[in-house]
Amino acid sequence: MEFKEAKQKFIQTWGSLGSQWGINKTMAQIHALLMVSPDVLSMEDIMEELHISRGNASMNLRSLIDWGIIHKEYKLGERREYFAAEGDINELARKIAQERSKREIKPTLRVLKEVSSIEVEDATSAAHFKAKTEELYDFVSKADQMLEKITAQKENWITKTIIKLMS
Amino acid sequence: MEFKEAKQKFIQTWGSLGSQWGINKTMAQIHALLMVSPDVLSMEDIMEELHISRGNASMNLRSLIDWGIIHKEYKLGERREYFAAEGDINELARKIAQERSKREIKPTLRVLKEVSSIEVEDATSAAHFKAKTEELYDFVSKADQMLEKITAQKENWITKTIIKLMS
DNA sequence: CAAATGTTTCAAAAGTTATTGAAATTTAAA
DNA sequence: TTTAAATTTCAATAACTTTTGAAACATTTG
Repeated sequence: MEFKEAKQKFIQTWGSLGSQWGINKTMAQIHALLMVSPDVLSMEDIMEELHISRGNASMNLRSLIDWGIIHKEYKLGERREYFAAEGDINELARKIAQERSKREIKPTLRVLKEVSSIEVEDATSAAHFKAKTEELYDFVSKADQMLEKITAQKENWITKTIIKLMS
Repeated sequence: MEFKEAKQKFIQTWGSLGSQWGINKTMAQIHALLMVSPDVLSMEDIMEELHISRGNASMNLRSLIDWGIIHKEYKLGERREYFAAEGDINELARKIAQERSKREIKPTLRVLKEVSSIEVEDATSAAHFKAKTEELYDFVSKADQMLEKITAQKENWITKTIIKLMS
């Protein structure tokens, strides 16, 4: 395979992986492009490479910055803004994990706690509901704790985790 | 809060969590409903509780069975099919993790391997691309391995994992 | 300050995914 | 068999999400 073709394929794949994970396609593609670019890119560059509109580029660049996985850079004496991906992939994955925990898991836990605290008398279907949602709360909160523990280690958390799991 | 209200809230929340994770809303809602139902439910019951059409119920019940997280049950002397959620939540999470690995991570790894194996001569942007996608391959494959290790333990994998991580 | 360059916003259009409902198919009992 | 009950399929459509493009806004420079 040739470089240009490989790059195209990579950007497409990363984009569709993104949509499966609830991140929009363009956002994931911009990120992919920035990851494999040796230099910073301007909005213009990104629009051109991905054939997307200015508005689309602007909105998704902003989301990526909100997620903390790309940043702006300024060139001396130039007006235009440039963008670059955060370099370290470990760091990227940690940020995504933490972001999702905050946006999705934590709110779910709040609801689970709330609904599982209904008052019930005896072995009714309400009692069954209470038991099940309590179990779920317990599970989701443990899973979240696990994620926290794994991503708490800053350097090389994946490798460290694998080693611990082998013991 | 009252039982009925709590149940509604739980089903809605589980549904929206589902869509954020790439599982369709109805599918997640049916699953939520079955989890908290003390008895098995017929398709009719499900349609009624969730206000959805027969077609929608049928298709999503089938998907849930494909994912292996609910199953059919038959009542003696009755024609109608009934559905029930697999009981164990640990088991549920393991299945989902394994399913996603198979459907998303493995194919991504294949592409990463492919695109990172382009031939490059020197310090061009192609070389940078190769290096970055190799790094990504390495990372994703480790993450997948980690997931495998975690979910390989059958009983109580979450608790076991947390304990190991604390060492 | 005005002009030029760059960025953001947002209503409308395009594209995508989920849902319906009626017809076709399957299955079991009479 | 035939009939009736239950389930599945799928084209049409509804609902939702993304993308565009032009106008508004912001910032820098001469």
